[in-house]
Amino acid sequence: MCMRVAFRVARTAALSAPFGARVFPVRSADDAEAFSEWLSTRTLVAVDTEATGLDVFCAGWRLRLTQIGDAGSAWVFEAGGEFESVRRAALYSGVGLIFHNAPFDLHALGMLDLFPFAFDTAMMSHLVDPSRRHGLKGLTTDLLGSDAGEGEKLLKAHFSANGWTGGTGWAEVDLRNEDYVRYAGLDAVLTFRLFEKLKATIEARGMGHLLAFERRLAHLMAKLTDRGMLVDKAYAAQLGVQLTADAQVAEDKAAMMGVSNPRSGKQIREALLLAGVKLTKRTPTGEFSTAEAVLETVDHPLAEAVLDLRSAQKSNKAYVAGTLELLGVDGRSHPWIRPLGARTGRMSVSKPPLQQLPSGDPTIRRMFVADPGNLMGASDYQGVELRVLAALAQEKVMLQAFKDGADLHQMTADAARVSRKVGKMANFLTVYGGGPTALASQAKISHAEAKKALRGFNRAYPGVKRWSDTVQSKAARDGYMVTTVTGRVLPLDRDRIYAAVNYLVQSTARDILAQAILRIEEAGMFDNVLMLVHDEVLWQAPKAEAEEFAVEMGRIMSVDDFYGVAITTDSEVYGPNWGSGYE
DNA sequence: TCCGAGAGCGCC
DNA sequence: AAACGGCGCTCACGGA
Repeated sequence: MCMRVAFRVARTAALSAPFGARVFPVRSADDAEAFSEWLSTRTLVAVDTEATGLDVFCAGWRLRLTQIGDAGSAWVFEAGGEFESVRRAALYSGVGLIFHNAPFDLHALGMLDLFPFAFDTAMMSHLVDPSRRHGLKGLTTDLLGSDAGEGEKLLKAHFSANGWTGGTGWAEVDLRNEDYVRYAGLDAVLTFRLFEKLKATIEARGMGHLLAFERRLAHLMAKLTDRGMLVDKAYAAQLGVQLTADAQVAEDKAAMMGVSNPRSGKQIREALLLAGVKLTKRTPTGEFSTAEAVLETVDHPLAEAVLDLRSAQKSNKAYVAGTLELLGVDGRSHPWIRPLGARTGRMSVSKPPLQQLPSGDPTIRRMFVADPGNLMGASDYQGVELRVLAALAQEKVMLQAFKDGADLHQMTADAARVSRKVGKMANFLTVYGGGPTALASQAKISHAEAKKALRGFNRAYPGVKRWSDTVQSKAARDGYMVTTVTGRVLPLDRDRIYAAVNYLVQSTARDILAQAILRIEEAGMFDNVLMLVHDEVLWQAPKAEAEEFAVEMGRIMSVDDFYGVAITTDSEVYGPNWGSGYE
């Protein structure tokens, strides 16, 4: 009997959280035993983690809490605590695991091998409504009607009361602070509730196959993040010094012209107007624009200095410093990949933004090098979006042209009686939903000429406009949404129905690459993949096999017959670094 | 001091 | 008839 009493007393007091959630810290053997009892009756649990910050791969980053819960309660484990083995065994017990942003938590836990057991409510939210914001707080408010922001507000107040910011508080707050533990536990509970809601919608809509597909893809993308890319640190540091100097030169020039901060649009506008420069183009808020397209037409040394500064600054801060500051303790860059980053389903890459490195010169890309003994290379689709457009529209002339291996840009140019360059722009703009105004400004031709060119396009490929009109009117009838051939539902902004064509093309092209990635894995070639850039796979292979690998990669990615169009690839061995492909 | 919208710009 | 799509990052600026 005495033992029983001691048993009870050793339980840590539960915390009450908003929305009827109960939070149980696991700090004693009895807590752990109660947890295990609870777990033994579950087949599915929600899991969340708290850490010192978001940069999992950087020195000093630490996991702090792991929360495991269901619709009513959450159990909170302290990192480095006595019961880590209990937590670990629980996660590996075979139960289904629900995360909100699984890639972050599974990286934080160092348990990527649990991906096959993982569901992700952020991923599910994207499948249900890609245009929604997928943050836990916003989703909870939208779907569950409970404003989950309250707990975070309390915590942020606690942070600032202690002199911490939103950035530092997560590392500083006491592991046993009640608001912290309550907030942490609540997130797991809300994630569980979200899952139930989203799962029902996905099942009702018959989107289970897409969910299964995305779960496989997400696992592979997490492996890419984990693999990362080797960085030539010495080269990068030296490049940073050079770019800093370049920026300083431009800044000094601007200063001599009386502009103390050439990063300020306000100062640039005022100085140029004062110098008698006529500015006409305006931004949406009505101010004179100082964008590159404007400044390159301005005959004034200040314009040149500003553009030089912007260019050096961008490369230096966003790419070089951005890469070095986020470098992992292993000397590698570990970019975050969001497999469903865009509302069209396109992937996005951040920290660092490897899909946006300058392609006009190799200096930035040269920071990223192949592993010893390997060469880098890339395989990309040849004009995939135009091919997808032809396929979806079943445009006869385009279909035949692709079969014949004709030059589509030249064909458009011939039909519209413009240069190949303008013909190419017209092709792209059609994919983007652009009109004559856009073509005129981009091609630097008159509005009348642009109209004529687009009329030429429509004459040459009548099926495109026919399909576009059909898609748009159907989209309006269907409640402003379109469905891709892969079953993705894409909502449209009602004042931009014309974007339907682009959404369908972009989303379909994304799925063509995504499906290729799964084929690459099945072929046993995924371990060589380093990065994806929308229509391109960047890879590395041992020197002696690189050429052969390039051919095989191109073959696996190719699609022989996509609704009547071949989706062809171009494969190239770059060299020892990413930049060697851009020299 | 912090936060967020806006402008600008890099990519496909 | 006309309608340029999708991201991530940095900085300046203004309001809380």
